[in-house]
Amino acid sequence: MNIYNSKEIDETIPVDEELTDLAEFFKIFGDKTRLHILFLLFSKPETGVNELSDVMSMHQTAISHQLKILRHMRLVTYRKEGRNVFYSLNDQHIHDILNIGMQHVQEAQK
Amino acid sequence: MNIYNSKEIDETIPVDEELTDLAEFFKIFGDKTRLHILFLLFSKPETGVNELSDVMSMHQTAISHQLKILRHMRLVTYRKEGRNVFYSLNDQHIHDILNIGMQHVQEAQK
DNA sequence: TTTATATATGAATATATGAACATATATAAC
DNA sequence: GTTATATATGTTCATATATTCATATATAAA
Repeated sequence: MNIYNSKEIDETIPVDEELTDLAEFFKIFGDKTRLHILFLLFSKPETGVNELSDVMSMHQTAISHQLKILRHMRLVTYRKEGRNVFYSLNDQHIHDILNIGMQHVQEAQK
Repeated sequence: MNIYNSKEIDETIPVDEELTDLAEFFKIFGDKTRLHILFLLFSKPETGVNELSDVMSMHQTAISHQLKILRHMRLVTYRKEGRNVFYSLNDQHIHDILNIGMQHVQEAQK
């Protein structure tokens, strides 16, 4: 146990490849558009691309590009129905991560 | 309670400014160098700049630039002693966030 | 089977970002 | 005071990234 009372990280420094993967993972959350999509899928799973772009007031292509990234990082899944594609979240960790981030940001404003 | 059994996020979509702040916050973790520094400060608080750059095999200036960012985002603190500057972590959330990220990355490799 | 709609993709462009180099500053050693 | 050491900062350059525009694809409607 280290001073932070943790079992997971302890004194272990991730190796180079792990650091790279970790950075890639966090990078996804470092963009407003992607965060917005994730929050929207939280409150309403199975949301279509057009609805996302409507709510976010952004071009459909911009949304599709970001969804592609979220898909490749396996943070969302989709279901095709005719010409519609419905997206949903695909990772339990997202929830925890967004919560901690929100807590941090909210505390920072005090 | 939403389907993810959460009290914190629920159906609430952060407003534009919150999304911006949140993205800024996560962006910090989206870089290998900064992650490495954070992990090193985890395992050894009160680490000097030279030691960091030695261990990481990177130019001291590159480390200083990243430390500046970490300082401004209040993720690290420092203590000056003569011409040495010792850095430490400054946020409990970092620990949780890094842990969740590591879990995600490790699971992704299976 | 032509037209409309939903979504995806490729290319171009603008902006952001990280590292290197040069240099500044501050303190310690001589 | 001069030199050496530790750290910080400004600038430049290469690269990464997000958005837009144009277009492709696939399915539904007419």
